[in-house]
Amino acid sequence: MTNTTLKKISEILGISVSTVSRALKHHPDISVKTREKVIELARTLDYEPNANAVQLRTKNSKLLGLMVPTISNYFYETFIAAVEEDARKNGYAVMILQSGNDPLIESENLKLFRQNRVSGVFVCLSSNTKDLSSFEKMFDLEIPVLFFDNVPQESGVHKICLADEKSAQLAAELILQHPYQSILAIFGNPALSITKKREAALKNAFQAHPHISLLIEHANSSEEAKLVCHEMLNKHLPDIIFCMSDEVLIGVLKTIQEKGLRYPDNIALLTISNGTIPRLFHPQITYIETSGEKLGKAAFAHMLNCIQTKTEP
Amino acid sequence: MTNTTLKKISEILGISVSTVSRALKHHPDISVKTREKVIELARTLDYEPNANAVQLRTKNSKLLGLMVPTISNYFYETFIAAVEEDARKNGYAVMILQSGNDPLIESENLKLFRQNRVSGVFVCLSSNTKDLSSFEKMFDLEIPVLFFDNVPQESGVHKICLADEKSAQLAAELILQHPYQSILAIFGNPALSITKKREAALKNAFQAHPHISLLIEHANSSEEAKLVCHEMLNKHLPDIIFCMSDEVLIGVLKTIQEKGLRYPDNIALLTISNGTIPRLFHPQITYIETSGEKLGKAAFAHMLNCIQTKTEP
DNA sequence: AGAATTTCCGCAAAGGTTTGCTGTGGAAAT
DNA sequence: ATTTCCACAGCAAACCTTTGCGGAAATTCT
Repeated sequence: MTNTTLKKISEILGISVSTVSRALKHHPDISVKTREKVIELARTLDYEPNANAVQLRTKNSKLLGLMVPTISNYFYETFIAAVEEDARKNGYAVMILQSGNDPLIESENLKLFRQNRVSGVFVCLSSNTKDLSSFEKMFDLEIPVLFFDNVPQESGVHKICLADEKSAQLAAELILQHPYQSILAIFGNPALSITKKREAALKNAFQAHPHISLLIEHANSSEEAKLVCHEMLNKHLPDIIFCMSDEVLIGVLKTIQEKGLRYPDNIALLTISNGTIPRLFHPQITYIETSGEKLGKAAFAHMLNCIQTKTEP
Repeated sequence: MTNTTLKKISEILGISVSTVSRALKHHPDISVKTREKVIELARTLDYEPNANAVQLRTKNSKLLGLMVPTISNYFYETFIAAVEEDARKNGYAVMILQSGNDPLIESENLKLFRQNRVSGVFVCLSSNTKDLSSFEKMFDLEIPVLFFDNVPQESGVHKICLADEKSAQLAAELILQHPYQSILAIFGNPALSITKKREAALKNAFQAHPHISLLIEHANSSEEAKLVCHEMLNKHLPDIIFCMSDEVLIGVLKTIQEKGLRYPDNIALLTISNGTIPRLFHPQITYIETSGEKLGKAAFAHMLNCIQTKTEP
């Protein structure tokens, strides 16, 4: 009914609160006999420390913050799942918030994080965020902020991202292994760091092959990708379409199906993805794997490092 | 740098901590003049209450717990997103944990919730959980527990679920509008409440139509669904396949595509879904909509109600 | 046996808020 | 000129833990 506290235990046992506290954490000052009595009673009473009191006193919480534009995203899901899992294993809990790509909400969410005294946050920037001013306070408070996926340009902040260049480069190499002559590449929102990197890497890879025609387009959503793709296909049928992400892929796929085209017979497809979506379709779609899971695990490990020491990559 | 507290404000203004506290919450005991001075300073110093201290004192936190088997699920995502959004609007934050369908982790997670003093939790039971013993402590502590999606049989607990019967019934009606004679219905894990309800409702709807052959199968995953579907199709080609969920649908789709069948020409498909997956495919798949979003909103509203008063449906 | 350690435990403060109660000064009522 | 009352603000306790310090008893060493 009412919670068991150190005080309650101490009263039952006729010893002081501090002794109980120390006994529970195997402090050497406490005799084995006392310690066992305490631990025994604590177990039967099902004592659970009041995290608020602990945090208030020690100033280090077992809470992490995580913010993404939206949870419902093929990539974030797995990232979140991985972070959450590792966090739990280390006694941490994760507070998840969504920015909805609104810088205002983003800033409010940071406030929520601060108020709940998280000891670190993972952030995938909203695509509309132009500056990091709302993050200043986090830095001031020395709360580690780890950016992922869509990261800021600035240096001096912790960021962890996929090998974006690498994956685009890999895609290019894969394409070059085939005799494709014309490529349509559709990227996402050009303001995102992830878009820039992938685009630059792809362009770069094809500079040594001027005989291959490379058409680059952008689309902010699946819908847009569908339209863009429609338009492009009306003009000219490329050998292969490269999609920067699942979002783009979905739009492209619809267009292809609507037009009655068949992949990989009429047209080839290549995407960068964690695999969930490509695997849904039957002639499975070739994809360069970017594992949200691995990234999540890496992110958590780095975060732990940041919390315990101070690092700067 | 260092956090601003009530004490700091009180020292600067030369007044007591309690006055500051009251001023900040517009307590009538405080004169307008003082109040404005305080609020002004609080703003410039960017005061943010220490949630831990507040919760420690008031025993009511602005934290909610939410546990699902896994976040990466087409349905949970939208549910979570909706709950999170409404929660944020009401000043609540959501702590999300995954049970991985492991009752042990489930119980540990509940402990984490308790330690963090959440003021309510949303739970989608793991499919392996056989009894609610680990939830007893929540009830003892009078922490509202709101089950959703996969809910326990027991009564006397708060549960909110989709109109499972209704949606299956709707599916049946839709099928009956067409001259389909043989139906293959594939359901999920038969231990889940959601499966039972949908299955019962579907069976029931077809009892009045004994001339229609209704074949029922179960599958625990997409892979299984794929295999089951393969097997069944080898024996006999039904007019329509009804899928209980996206999971099942995905498996079925693969089988259909592998066998070179085309829907809706060769075979009809019907699923219950929130629409995300069905919309991915080109001949869009017909689905009975179950909105994770609406459910999420409803769940949060009910939770708020539970927290403020005591209810029992 | 007396001194020097060691062992074990309690006191009290601190962390930031909230809140019941007390206390002050001044205005209004008698 | 008393008494009454109200508006305003401070005191102090409480929420639960952690931890530096000090002290009593028990142990070991001369």
